[in-house]
Amino acid sequence: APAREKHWQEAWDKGGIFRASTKPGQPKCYVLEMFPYPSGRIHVGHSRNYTMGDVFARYKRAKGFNVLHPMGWDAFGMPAENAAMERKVHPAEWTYENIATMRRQLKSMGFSLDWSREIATCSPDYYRHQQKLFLDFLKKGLAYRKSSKVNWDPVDHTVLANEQVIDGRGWRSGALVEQRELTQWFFKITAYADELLEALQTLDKWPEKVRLMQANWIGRSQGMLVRFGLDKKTAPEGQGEVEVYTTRPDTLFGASFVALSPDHPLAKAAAAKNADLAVFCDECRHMGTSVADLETAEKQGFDTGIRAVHPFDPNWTLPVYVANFILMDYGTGAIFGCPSGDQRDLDFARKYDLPFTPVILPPGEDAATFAITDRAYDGDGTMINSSFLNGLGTEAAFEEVARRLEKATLGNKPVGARKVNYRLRDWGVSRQRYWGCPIPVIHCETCGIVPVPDKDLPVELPKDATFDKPGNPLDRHPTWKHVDCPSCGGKARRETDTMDTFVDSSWYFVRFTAPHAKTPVDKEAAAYWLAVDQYIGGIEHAILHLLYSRFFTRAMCDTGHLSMAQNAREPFAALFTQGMVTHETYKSRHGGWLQPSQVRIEGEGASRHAVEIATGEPAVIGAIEKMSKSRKNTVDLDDFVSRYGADVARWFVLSDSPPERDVTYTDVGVEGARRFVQRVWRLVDQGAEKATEKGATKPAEFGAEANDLRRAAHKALDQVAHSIEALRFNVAVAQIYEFANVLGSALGKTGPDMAWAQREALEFLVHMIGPMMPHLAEESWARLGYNTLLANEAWPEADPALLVDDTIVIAVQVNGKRRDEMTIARTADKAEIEAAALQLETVQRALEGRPVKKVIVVPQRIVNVVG
RNA sequence: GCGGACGUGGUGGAACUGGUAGACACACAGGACUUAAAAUCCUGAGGCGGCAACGCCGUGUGGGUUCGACUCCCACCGUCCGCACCA
Repeated sequence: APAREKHWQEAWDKGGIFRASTKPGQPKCYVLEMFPYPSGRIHVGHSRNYTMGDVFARYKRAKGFNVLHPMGWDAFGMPAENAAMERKVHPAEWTYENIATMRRQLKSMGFSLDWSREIATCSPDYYRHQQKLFLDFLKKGLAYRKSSKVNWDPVDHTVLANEQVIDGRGWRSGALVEQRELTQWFFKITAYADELLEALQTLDKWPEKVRLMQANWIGRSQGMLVRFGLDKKTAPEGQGEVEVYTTRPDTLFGASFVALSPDHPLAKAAAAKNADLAVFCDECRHMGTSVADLETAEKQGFDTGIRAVHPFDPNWTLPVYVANFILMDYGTGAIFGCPSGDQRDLDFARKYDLPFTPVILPPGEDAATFAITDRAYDGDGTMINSSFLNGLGTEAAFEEVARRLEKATLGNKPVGARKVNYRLRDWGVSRQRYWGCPIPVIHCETCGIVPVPDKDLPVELPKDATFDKPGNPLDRHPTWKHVDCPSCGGKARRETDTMDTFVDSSWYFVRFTAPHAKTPVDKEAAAYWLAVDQYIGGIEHAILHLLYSRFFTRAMCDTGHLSMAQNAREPFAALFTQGMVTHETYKSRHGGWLQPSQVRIEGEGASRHAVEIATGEPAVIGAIEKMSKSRKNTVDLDDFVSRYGADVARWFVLSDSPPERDVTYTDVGVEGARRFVQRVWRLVDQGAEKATEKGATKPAEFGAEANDLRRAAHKALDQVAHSIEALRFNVAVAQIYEFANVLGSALGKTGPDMAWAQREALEFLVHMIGPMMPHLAEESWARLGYNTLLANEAWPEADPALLVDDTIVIAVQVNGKRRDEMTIARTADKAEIEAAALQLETVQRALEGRPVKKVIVVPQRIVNVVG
């Protein structure tokens, strides 16, 4: 009944009941689903995450919380620009049209959203504040410019993210991606590396998996910087030493070479005098960066002829190689190789005939016979062949080496220093694109980098950009970038890079707390609403978006935009990562993808097959995959809602599969949801006839049957509440089914006490389905005689006395095997239970005459007779 | 390679902190209603044996801890996910 659904949506809207405002004193609950990118249309797959958030938000409202449940649009991004190139439509037009469609679609689902807080990140009203944040970050040193290597697409003239490089080629142009040195803007996320890692421990309502992924991503490692002197006879002029980073200083006596990144200053100095080396370095730079390339690329090195002196033995020198597998931006861009303790070093040593002495004896191995052949040993053990370290354990050896290297000097400075290193790198935010937030700085020939003054914000995107050729439309715009320097008034040039769209989504949850504030943040509103109490989104954002948001929260605190306690600067108190909706895929016999609506399924089981409706030709049934446009296996929300209604869609995506796991869209599954929606309506409709009027006096006494119904109702109410609280929607669904079955049979019974119990049960049922099927719930509430909105009603209190039974059934085991069950008073003590169990004929029979050795009694649960 | 998760009937999945495995749903079978079908309602059902009462087996495989293990421990197999030349 989509028409009736519309009616209730308008009723909620008219009441403005989902509009949130600060209410000091009332407990608040900020519920947020990751906001969507306006890509076009919403399909059933998208709707699952919003449905879950809505169930939670509606439930919390009913439980008396002041709920904030906003929605907005992550509206900047490449698809809009691609559409502009392909279809000659302006990115803004394309984006706002999509937003209009998707907003209408979301509204058709009846979500309890506060639309008065809607934001779109592509609106100057939003990004002007983001520019202000950028400038404050800049002032604080949290934003800076540096030259770094990036993936450069020579055809599209743009930087590509690592994910956009497929097998070494640009995903759009197919051109071989180059590593290019470019000056880019960065956010100093590494300044918070330690805090971001440490605070993960406080996020106990986050999935363990996500915390682990972030910890790995930050990648803290404890090691040492060690300086190797260079043999003067072999070193290039002016080069006296090389510093390496190692996490295993204990293996220093197993060193057999030093390796440098092709971009290391020493490598460059050496290459300046060695043409062959220069060629080698150049080849390394053009090596592909894809997974496949890295796996197949052989470890290659080039002997520079330089010799490095071992820190513990002036007479021991090591060859210095340039190697293709050393990364310039981790550690110092130089390593010492210990082949016996590192597989990669071993492969390298074998290839170039370098020695590999074992220095760590694994536990249980004999020093006389232990040898390294083709497998390195990187575990712990006892030091061997290591001079003063011999006999020490791995950890003790680390400490001993650290102690000595910190004391030893080379050129008046310590040879070694302990150093914590992070895998995390600063966040490069420059993008050579049009459809993003302009970076608000001006480059002046005389003054250098000049921030745009606050009064000139926002720096707006020019509307008349052209999209007919690749490259940055802002850069080639005839006038936009030419400005006067705000500082000296001379000729200057605007920054034409825009910000990575992940910046937009790193603080939108803050903006939602005061979306119309004149400043980026209304501190009071933020203090009241933050942190987000329940955040819901896909696991694909486990690292980037969630880590960036955690960084932003801290950076905004340190620039005075937010005030949060130092030990609780976290944006999302609880995180839930929901599973996707999947669907079978179909291909025509000619290879193209087919939409579900283009095929007809015939037969069952082994003979199940698909036919392309248009041609009558057989179609191929493919794998079940996440709903996506590219595979055409989506089900459009409009089609679904007009056919079944929003409640069926909501009930379906919540049913059966646990919310964190994928759910497969099937017609039979949808049919099941539709049937239940109708069944609930029948129950309420028929029940309303039999049950007492609303507000009737409660009978003084209830008969056994009425009492059973009441117990079932109160228990279900309690259980469903707990299940929703824990986001276990599939369990809540099952509990509602179970209760509907009980209520269904109870409706056949009569009596004044029964009629009252029936009304209570019906009302409880309506409350239970309220968060999940809100339209049907309102319709039912009205059918039960109320002219109020259920959405404004409080969740009923379950009577604790009705949640426990007087008598319970407990299982009886003999030697751990279940032999019988017995009904006994709930309050029965151990002795009573034991006595009752021993009297059971089944127990005696199972004992087969053996004496009873012992009886284990867990009251209210089980009794186990051991004989 | 490193890290992690998961494995339960024909299917999706329940089972609280170690205490009746298979709730609930789907599919299936039988029945009621109907001229008939659909819809709806009722009943049945893990496997094997037995008319039945009942017995045996059973949560990927093999071991272990325990009065008792889907749950805890060890090893293995399989599936999925994340990271990946990080020194």
